[in-house]
Amino acid sequence: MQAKLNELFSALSDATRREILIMLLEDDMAVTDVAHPFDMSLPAISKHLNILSNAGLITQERRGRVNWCKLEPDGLRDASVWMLSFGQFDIPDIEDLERLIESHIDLTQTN
Amino acid sequence: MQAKLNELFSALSDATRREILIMLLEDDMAVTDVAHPFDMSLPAISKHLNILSNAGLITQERRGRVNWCKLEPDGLRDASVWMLSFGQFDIPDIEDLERLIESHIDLTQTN
DNA sequence: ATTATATTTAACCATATGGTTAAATATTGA
DNA sequence: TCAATATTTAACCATATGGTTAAATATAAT
Repeated sequence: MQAKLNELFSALSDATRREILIMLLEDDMAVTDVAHPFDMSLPAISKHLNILSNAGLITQERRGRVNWCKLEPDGLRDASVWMLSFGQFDIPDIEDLERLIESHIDLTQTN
Repeated sequence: MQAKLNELFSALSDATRREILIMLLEDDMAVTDVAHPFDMSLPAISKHLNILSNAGLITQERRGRVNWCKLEPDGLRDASVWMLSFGQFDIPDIEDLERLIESHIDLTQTN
């Protein structure tokens, strides 16, 4: 349990990995295409994808020479439950949420 | 924004720090008392508390020689909003939540 | 068969992280 | 004033993390 949460939060603690998750909200992607917007080598992205896989946040399915990456939104569940169990922070402002979702859309459009 | 989220998720990615947060759900605590249940030196705990402070998850207020640590539950808000903005994972099972809250109680009772 | 494409693996590097012990700094109590 | 208490700072260490380039592997296309 603790080890799982360590992996989850740790995976989420890197901005590149969070961006990858947001990109995968749109659609499944090949590794090369995931790498495209980043100023970083392919092996670096490959490592990030491994970390996301191990954390259960994505799955990868090889078809031919292409490894398709797919978001696994349920992977966020444990971390989400852990945070909710604090139950003391103010309910997130609905406008914050909307603003953030907007910003996700902006991101995927400008890249 | 990204830097803030990095700090937040990174702070949450360590089991010791998560336990500290849970302990502080009960009540404010002095650094020495926070350290007590852990098999770890005081300076190590002091560092963890600094990381939690910088992430905005706790605040510390010095009164005399005692530094009181206080949970800052709103500190979880940004991370929570980020996760909610995915909006695709199943709603956390209410029983999961209850089980986890139970386990928090167990933790604070057995230490 | 050969070449091009997609991806991973290996070896390496710099910096970050999480711990330690010893010493320094307040503050409180005798 | 002197000793005890609470905490931090400093210096250090081992391992983890996030990146690199070069080489290896597997599949697809010519």
